[in-house]
Amino acid sequence: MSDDKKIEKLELMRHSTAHVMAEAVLQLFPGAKIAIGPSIENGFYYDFDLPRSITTEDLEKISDVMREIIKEKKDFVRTEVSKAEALNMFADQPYKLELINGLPEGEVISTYNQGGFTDLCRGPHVENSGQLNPQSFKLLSIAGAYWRGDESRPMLQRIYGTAWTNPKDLRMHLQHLEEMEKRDHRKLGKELDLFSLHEEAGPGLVYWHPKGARIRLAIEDFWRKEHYKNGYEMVYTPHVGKAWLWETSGHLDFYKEGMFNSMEMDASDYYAKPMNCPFHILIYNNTKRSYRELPCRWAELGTVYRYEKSGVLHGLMRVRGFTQDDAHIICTPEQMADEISETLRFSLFMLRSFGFTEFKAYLATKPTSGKSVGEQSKWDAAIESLRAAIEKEGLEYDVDEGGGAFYGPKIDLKIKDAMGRAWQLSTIQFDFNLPERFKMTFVDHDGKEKQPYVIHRALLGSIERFFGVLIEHFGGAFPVWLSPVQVCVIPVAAPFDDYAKKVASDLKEAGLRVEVDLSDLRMNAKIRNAQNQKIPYMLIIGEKEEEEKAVSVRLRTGKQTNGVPFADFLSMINEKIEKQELI
RNA sequence: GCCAGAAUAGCUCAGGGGUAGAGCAGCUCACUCGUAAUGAGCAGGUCAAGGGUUCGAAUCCCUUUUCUGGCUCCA
Repeated sequence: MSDDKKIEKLELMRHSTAHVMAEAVLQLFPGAKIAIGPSIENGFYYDFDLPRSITTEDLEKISDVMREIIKEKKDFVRTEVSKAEALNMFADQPYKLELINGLPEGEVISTYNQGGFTDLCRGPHVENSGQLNPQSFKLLSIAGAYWRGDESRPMLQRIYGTAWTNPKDLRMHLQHLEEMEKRDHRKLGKELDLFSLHEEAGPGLVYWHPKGARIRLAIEDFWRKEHYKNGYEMVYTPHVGKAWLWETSGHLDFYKEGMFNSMEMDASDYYAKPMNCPFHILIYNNTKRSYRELPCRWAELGTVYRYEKSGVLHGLMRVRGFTQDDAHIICTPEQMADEISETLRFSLFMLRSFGFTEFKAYLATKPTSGKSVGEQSKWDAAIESLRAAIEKEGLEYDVDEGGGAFYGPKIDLKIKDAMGRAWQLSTIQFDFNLPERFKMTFVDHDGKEKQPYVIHRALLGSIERFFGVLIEHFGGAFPVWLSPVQVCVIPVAAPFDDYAKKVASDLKEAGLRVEVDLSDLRMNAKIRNAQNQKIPYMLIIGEKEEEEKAVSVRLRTGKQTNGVPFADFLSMINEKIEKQELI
């Protein structure tokens, strides 16, 4: 069977399992109202309106009933009905009635019956519940979900499940979930002492511990070096600005709910910045600009503050204060296409440097409804340049028609991490709003003042989120160029402490991040600790090493090489760091 | 924000109306050890915060805070 066929079959099974679950829930909760139940990645869910909250014990009971239903080997029978018949059939199911009434005129309405349960459903389904395996699904979690995703509508109870063709695949999936739990950046952040959050000091605000800070500095140093290489300049701007700035930029009109409340000083309102753009524009507007100066590429690791709803905060991935690896490119219309193409190339280079190899681009075009700013011709040119850049890089991409912001089209880049999960990191975005609002100009060849293009871009996105993604991608075992501790020197016993200290200080002198374990633990325990800290190199130091001026190298993989001359080790590790090897 | 669950030592967790528990980490002492945990001892707590019920609350109830899983996948 081809991969596509397999996936199709899985989707049928998952969707059908959702129907079986709905039947089971209706058996256990007569009078339950059912909403929708699609197949999703790795499984399915179904939304219910129930008289009481479901508990994890209920999931067991529901699963038992589901297994009974599957064993009865009932046919899934498709029936096409008229709208009137459908309304009649689902008279006591208000959510279904809403769906039926929402269907376009002339649409074929179909139902699927599996014996004790009939659902409004487009299908298709498996032919018989006997094609489902009672041992290869599992109900995973209960969650609240708004009817039709609309927070003004009732909150339903959603049951998530996973389903596979056979028990082995289910087991593998459950193992995969366990592995993801182990790699959770919140867990590893604690275990490796990288960062913390403090509810008493404010949720969603990140504290970088010394080891986390070392990684951040390694990232930032690399980032700055590459930006200078690629023709960027660094700027620094304030963290707060007066209301005038945010009124001019439009943030107070369009983004106020996303901002921290104002603070009053000398009868003026100041706001913490939710974005860096207006500040960069003030720098631009500081003097009259010539076409000869463009493009301006100004980058800043700019820390911004945004009010995120309390329920959406999540470790480092969604926070209220974060540092964008931001830049604004201000250029002439003639330069625009090259700038976009170059920015996309640079973005891919940066992400590949951290070991990401799979990318997908999303091109978001002009909103079809509602307001948008900027002339149509500018939108067209901008979208074309974005598309051309994606195609030049040979990236797979989807077009999100109408998905752009009101102020301009954009490319979002999603990467896949080592666990196969997608994360949106980079974004390259046109802004037709700010040049207008801040009356940005440059003097062109012909002596006339013209409006420049402003391109907003972040490659890593936010340093906090990027760090979270990196932690999970590497499972905490960072490549040596990023490791907070690159080498741990371990004397086998106290008499060799002095030589161990010498080795450590020589490595430190050479610019490496080194620790030496002089505790009175046994060597085995020291190795175990270093191993748990996922330190890439352990140097074991004893009598032989001291005599030979050598080190014994143990990798965190367990591999070891004894009697390596110190100088050889130093040049080997330096080379790996220099090349940013992703071991 | 909304729905559901959770909060006990620095960490991981047990307990559950009647004197607060373990392992690890920490500290002290002994051991001086060759590739994933040496041993003994000591210390560590307003059981998230506030209120209520009770002779008595960490335990039951209410409120608040924070965290977790969701609220994107469209019959």
